[in-house]
Amino acid sequence: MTNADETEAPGMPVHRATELLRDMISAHDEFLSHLGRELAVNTTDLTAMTHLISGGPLGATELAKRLGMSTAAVTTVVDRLEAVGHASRFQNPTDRRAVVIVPSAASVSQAMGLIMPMITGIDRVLDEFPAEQRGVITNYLERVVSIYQAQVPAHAHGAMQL
Amino acid sequence: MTNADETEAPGMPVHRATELLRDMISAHDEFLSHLGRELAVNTTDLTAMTHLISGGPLGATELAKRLGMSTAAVTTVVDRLEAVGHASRFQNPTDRRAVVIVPSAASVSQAMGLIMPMITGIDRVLDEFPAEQRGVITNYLERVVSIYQAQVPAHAHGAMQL
DNA sequence: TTTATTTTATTAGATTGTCGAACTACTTAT
DNA sequence: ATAAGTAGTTCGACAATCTAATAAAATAAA
Repeated sequence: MTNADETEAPGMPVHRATELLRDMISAHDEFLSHLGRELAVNTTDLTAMTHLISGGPLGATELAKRLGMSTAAVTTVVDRLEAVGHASRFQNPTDRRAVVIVPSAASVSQAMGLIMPMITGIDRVLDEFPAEQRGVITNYLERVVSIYQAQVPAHAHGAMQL
Repeated sequence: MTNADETEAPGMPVHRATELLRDMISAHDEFLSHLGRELAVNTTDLTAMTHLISGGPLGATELAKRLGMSTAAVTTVVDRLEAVGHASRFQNPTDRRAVVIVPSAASVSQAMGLIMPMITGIDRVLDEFPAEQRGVITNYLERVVSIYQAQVPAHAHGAMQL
């Protein structure tokens, strides 16, 4: 919009750290795809599982909201998860229309077994740095996130959570 | 009806910077989805455009390789991009079987107009830090990327590039 | 309380995006 | 010159999503 001719692709010279941010994002994507492969589920179903794992048992409508899709689609998501034993439907005791979707213990621990080493590994990196350097890192990330948020018009759905 | 605040990630307390990494990734996902909305293309087609923009005009087979999909699927990707004027097919002068897919100038500058402010904005954050702090940040990200790469069995496709 | 409205989840039918296999046109190797 | 390989398309099938139309239950209104 604003700027005139820019024929230089995303590849104009940037700080090394900026490149690393891009590398990190693509490494993250590969991690998610690895996770999906391990659990034998597609992207959507993997995202559903992470919501079920971190958000506790959920109803179909709530899950639909979090996945940014219709409840009809969620019905099939849960069908698929049930089919491979990753989750089950239970009746909601306080609302007989509603369903409670519960991730299976085995699947939760399988997923956690893959996710936790990654998270703790990344978290421990910070322990390699003295406190005041950690502060610098935190400030930097804080600023980066705020830049992202400033550029994106703040609505819209559709992202992959971890 | 709507939940109170459920911002509990899988697991235990982590450094603030680790949380910010997660926030950044999800902000990035939203940015991509914003981009797709603006250019009126789906995720795959957006990814194709970024490859065409940053990788120069490509053949269908090469594009298929970069997108991690069949050449048959790429045929339809390019059909869609052509339909909305984001790209055109040309004949490869040195191989009469082959096609050269060229992104339209208007679409390139539209995309760049959205992408460049983000990239430069993020890159400029580093200018707010003195050189030795930039070094700390770079080291940190280097370590994080290496953790990611260590955890993922290093094959497989399927990620969104920017 | 009976009726009307809203909410929850499912099913049905249409659409989109992908795949693999078959095919055409061309290129490269023998 | 013939055989083999490569580039891209078309075709038929399938998976994942959507919207619209239910059915059943909860909630609000009368």
